[in-house]
Amino acid sequence: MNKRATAKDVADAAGVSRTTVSFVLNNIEGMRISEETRQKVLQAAEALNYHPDASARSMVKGKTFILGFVIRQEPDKAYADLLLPEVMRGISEVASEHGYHMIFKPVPPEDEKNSLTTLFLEHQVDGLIVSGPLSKDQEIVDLFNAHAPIILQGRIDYPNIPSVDINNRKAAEKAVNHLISLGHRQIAFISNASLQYSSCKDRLSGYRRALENAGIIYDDALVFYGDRTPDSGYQAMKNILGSSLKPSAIFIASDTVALGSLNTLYQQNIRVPEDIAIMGFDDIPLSKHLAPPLSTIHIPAYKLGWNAANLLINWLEQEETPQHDCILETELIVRESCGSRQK
Amino acid sequence: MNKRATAKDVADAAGVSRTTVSFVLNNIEGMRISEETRQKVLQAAEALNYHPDASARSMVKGKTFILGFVIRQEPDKAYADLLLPEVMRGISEVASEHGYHMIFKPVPPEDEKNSLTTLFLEHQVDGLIVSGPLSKDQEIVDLFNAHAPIILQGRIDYPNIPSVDINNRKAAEKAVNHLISLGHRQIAFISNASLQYSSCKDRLSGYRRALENAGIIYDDALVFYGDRTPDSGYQAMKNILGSSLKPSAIFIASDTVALGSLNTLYQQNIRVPEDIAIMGFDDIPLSKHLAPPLSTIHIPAYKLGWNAANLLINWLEQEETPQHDCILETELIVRESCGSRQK
DNA sequence: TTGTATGCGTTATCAT
DNA sequence: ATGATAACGCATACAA
Repeated sequence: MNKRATAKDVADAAGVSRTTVSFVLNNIEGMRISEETRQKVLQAAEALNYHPDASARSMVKGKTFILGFVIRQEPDKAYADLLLPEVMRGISEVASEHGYHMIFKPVPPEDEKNSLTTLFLEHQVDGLIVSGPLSKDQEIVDLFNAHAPIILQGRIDYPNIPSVDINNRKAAEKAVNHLISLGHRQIAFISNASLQYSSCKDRLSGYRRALENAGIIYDDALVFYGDRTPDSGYQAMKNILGSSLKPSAIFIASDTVALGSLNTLYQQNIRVPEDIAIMGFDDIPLSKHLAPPLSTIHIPAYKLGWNAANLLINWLEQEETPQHDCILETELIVRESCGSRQK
Repeated sequence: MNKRATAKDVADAAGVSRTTVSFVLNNIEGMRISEETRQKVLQAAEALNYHPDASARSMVKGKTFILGFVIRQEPDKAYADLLLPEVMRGISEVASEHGYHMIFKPVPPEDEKNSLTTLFLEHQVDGLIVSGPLSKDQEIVDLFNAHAPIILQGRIDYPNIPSVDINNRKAAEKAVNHLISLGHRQIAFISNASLQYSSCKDRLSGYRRALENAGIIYDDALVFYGDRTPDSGYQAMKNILGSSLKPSAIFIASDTVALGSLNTLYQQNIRVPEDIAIMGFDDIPLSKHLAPPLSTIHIPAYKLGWNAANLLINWLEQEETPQHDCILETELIVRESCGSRQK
C-alpha cells in the first residue's frame, strides 16, 4: 500500500489548519464553518482519498471500536458449532452498522496467555460477547465486577451479568411434551454436552420436568451424554441400542449430536420414525434437509447475536449497564422424525 | 474496567525511566541491562498487571497486528458456507501464534461504503485474506498493484496474485472418473454456483474433461445450477427428475447443495445409491453422517486457512511477496452414496 | 547501562 | 470562524 494521506496533508491541500479539517470531517456542531472552507476541505479529502487512521483515532478516543466475540471452548469444538455462524452474522451486522469491527476468537477457560482479561488489558477490544460459558467461570465474574463491558450469550451461576439466551429448560420441556403427546412413554435423553454447561443442565431438567408432569418416572438409566459432536451421538446411540433399554423415542439435545445418532440408526437399518422417534434441538440449518427431516427446537441464533451486539454497543455508547436479561423465544418445529401419534 | 497501568506507572514504581521499561519488556538485544533493574522492572510490571496498549503500540509501529478475513459474498451466503469455520480455524490459529488477531467480515463486491480498500485506507488491518472472489474482481487487482498485502483463497483471472487454493478442475475430474469407473455413462452435473466464480467454472470443466476422456459426449442439457444453498439443490434435483433426462448418476459440486438434492430424492422415495448415484464435493463435516454417507471430494479447509495465514504473515514480517501459489491436494472420499459397480 | 527528547495521526481545549 | 497546541501511550535515535 502506498503511503496514506494524513489530516495534515488534507489541511495543506485545502490551505487550512488540521483543526479545521477535523472539525469539518467530524461534523462538529458548535463550530460553524464557512461553507467555502467546508467545501475546500471536503474536496481535498476526497482528492487525497483521506481516511483517518484507526490506531490514531482509537488512541485519542480511548476506544478501539472493536467487539470481541469469544467462545469458551477449545477451537475444534468452537468452530464445529453449526449455529455459531448465524450468531456471528447477527453480531457483525449490528457492529458494522455502528462502525465497529468484530474479532472472533475461541478462548477456553484456564488458558494463561490467552485470557479474556488480556483482551481488555491490552485494550484490543471495547467489550466482549462471551458464548457458551461453563456454569462456573470466575474470570467472567471478576471481569464483570471490574466493570468490563461484557455480555453473556448463555448463562452462568452468578447473578446480574447481562445475558442473551433462550429458556433451555422450557424449550426442552416443549420438545419432550411433543413426544409424550404422540404417545411415547419410554423416552431416552442424550445430552448435548457435559452438565458443567448450564444449557445442558437446563435441557436435562426440562426433560425431567416434562416426564414428571406426565406422570412418567424419571430414570437415570435413560440419560446419555454427547459432547457436541456427531461422533458422540453415534456412540451414545450405539450404547442405547446395545443396552436392554427399548425406548420408543429419543430426545437428543443437539441436532449436531443427533446427526451421528441418525447415522447409527441408518447403519443398523432402524427406521425413523417408524421404529423409533427422534427429536432434536437447535434447528441447525441442515436439519430440515436430513432424511428424514428432523423435528427440533428452533433457536433464533441470528437474533441472539443481534441482541447481544445491541446490548453491548448500547452499553459502550451510553455508558449504562443493561438491567435486564434478554430471553428469546424458541419454537417447536415438527417435521418428520417423530412421526405421528402411536397407536 | 478500572484504569490500566501505563509504561510510566511501571517506570515510576520501579524507579527507572520509561525507556528502560520499554527495553526490558521488549527484550531489546543491543542494550545490556543490569539484572537488578531488569528484575525490578519485571516485578513492577507484574505487580501493576501492566500490558501495553494495543492502539498506542500499533500507531508507533505502523502496524495493527490485525488480519482481515473477508468473504466476497453477501453475508447470508457467506455465513452459510459450512467449510468456512475450518478455514477460519486455520487462519486464527496461525494468527494467534504470531500475535495477530483476526477480524472476519463479509465484503461483497460493489459495496461502496464497505470496501476492501477502506480496510487498508483506515488502517484497520495489516493484510487481507480474501475468500471466494469472482473471476473478475477489479478491486483486488488494484489493491494488489498498489502493493497491499493480500492473499487470495481461490483464484481470479489475473496473474501473480498470491493464492491458496485447490485444483478444482482436477478434483472434479477425479470425482467424475469415479462415477465412470462404476459404469455410469449418463451423468448429470449440478454446479455449486454461478460460473462467475472460477471455482465453479473449473469444476464444470473437470466434469467435462472426464466425460470426454471416457468418450462420453458432453451434453449441455445435463448441466444444472445451484447457488451454494440446499434449497437450490432441492430445486435443481426437482428439475432433473421432472425432465425427460434419466441420469444414473449426478455429480453435485457442493455437499451443501447436495443436501437439498438428497432431500428431493428422499421425498420422492428414490433410493441412493440403488436408484441413482450421488457424488458430492467439499466434504463438509457432516457428509459422512448423512443417510447414506456421501461420497465426495475432500477439501483440506483447515490447511487452506493455515497456509493463507502463513503466507500473509510471512509477507508482513519479511516484506516479501510470496512468489508461488499454494495448491493443496484434494482427496476422493468413497462412502456409500455412489454404490458399487453397476451390472 | 540508563535517561532525554521526539514522533506517530488524531482529537479537543484553548486562544485569537 | 479558525489556528496553535497539548495530550493519548508507546518506541526508539541519540545523548550522557
